[in-house]
Amino acid sequence: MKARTVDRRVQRTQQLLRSALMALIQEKGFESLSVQDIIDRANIGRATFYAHFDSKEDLLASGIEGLRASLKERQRQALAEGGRDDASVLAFSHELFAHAHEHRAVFRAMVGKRSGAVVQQLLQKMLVDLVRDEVKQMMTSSDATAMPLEAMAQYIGGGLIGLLIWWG
Amino acid sequence: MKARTVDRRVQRTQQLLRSALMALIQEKGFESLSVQDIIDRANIGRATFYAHFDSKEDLLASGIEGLRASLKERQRQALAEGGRDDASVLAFSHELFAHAHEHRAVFRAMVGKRSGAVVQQLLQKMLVDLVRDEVKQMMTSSDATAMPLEAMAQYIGGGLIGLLIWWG
DNA sequence: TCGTTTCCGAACATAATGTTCAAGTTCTTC
DNA sequence: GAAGAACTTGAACATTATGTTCGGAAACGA
Repeated sequence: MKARTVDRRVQRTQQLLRSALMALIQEKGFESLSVQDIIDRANIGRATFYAHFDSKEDLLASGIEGLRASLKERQRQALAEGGRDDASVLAFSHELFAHAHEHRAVFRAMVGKRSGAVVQQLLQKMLVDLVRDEVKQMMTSSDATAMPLEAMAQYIGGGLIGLLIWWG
Repeated sequence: MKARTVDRRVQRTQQLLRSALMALIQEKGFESLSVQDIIDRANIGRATFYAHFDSKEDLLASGIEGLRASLKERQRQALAEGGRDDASVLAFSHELFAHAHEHRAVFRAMVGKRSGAVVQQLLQKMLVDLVRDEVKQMMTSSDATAMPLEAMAQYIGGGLIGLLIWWG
């Protein structure tokens, strides 16, 4: 927490860019999309774009950050309640699927056949991080298995993202 | 099976392009690589490249096809032997990991941090197809579960690719 | 109101894309 | 080994995106 107040212009600019990105993703997918398209749609100067983001990937990541924070919070709650019943294992995944369903128009366009490579990678990294944290906490509390924590996180994270994309 | 003999020039051209691609991937990754780089390295005319492939992704896919055929054959063998012991379940995965290890220099460059999004997607699709075929055969032979075949294939395929990339 | 931050927009150099075509060459096959 | 088919070449071309620069204008916070 460093900047208490963010300049209103900065907020507007970034919000316009994110909105434009989402709209354009639905229209033509992510890969076949240029920075030029985004700034045209957002009606933002070229120089301004590069003052805020390095690339369209960077802009996309900033958009996904909101989702990540939300899932992380959900996970924190479930783990805090201490329950180890089925409902609290990977509790964030419920919200994840719900979120994908709610925004399924843009979600499908994002990870759809042609365009989704970069998006998928971003999402997968996010999920693996979440799973790792969770598995770590579950294991230290009692279990001891031969399987490396990281391998488990990678496998489960990869499986989740595969499932999500197929299902979405 | 249609063309028994492929023109020697075609073979040479495609081989040169594939070799150039592999070499360049190791040097600068896949994404930050242009068709221009490839044809310069391969010393092949620009028009010739586009006569064979639509894009660098297309060229890459043609390279991966060899691996796919090999894994498929391995799977066919294991299933034909009819055994349902541990060693024959997902038998192709052993070869998959071996292959990744053998060519780990190029493999790492392919799926490494920055560059691997497109490659990952291609590999994952290939794996899911393999897993689906196998699960289908295993299920019809006796089991009946509530879980949809496709969901299983997607989950396992995604998990495998996650594991592979982390491990490789 | 005043000083600071941000935005603009236009210009610029560089580079890649994908297509076309006539001319040359290498293959295959008979 | 000759004829004809198939392939490769190089150059040109129009189009488009990239990322950076700058001074001046505008919006902001306090």
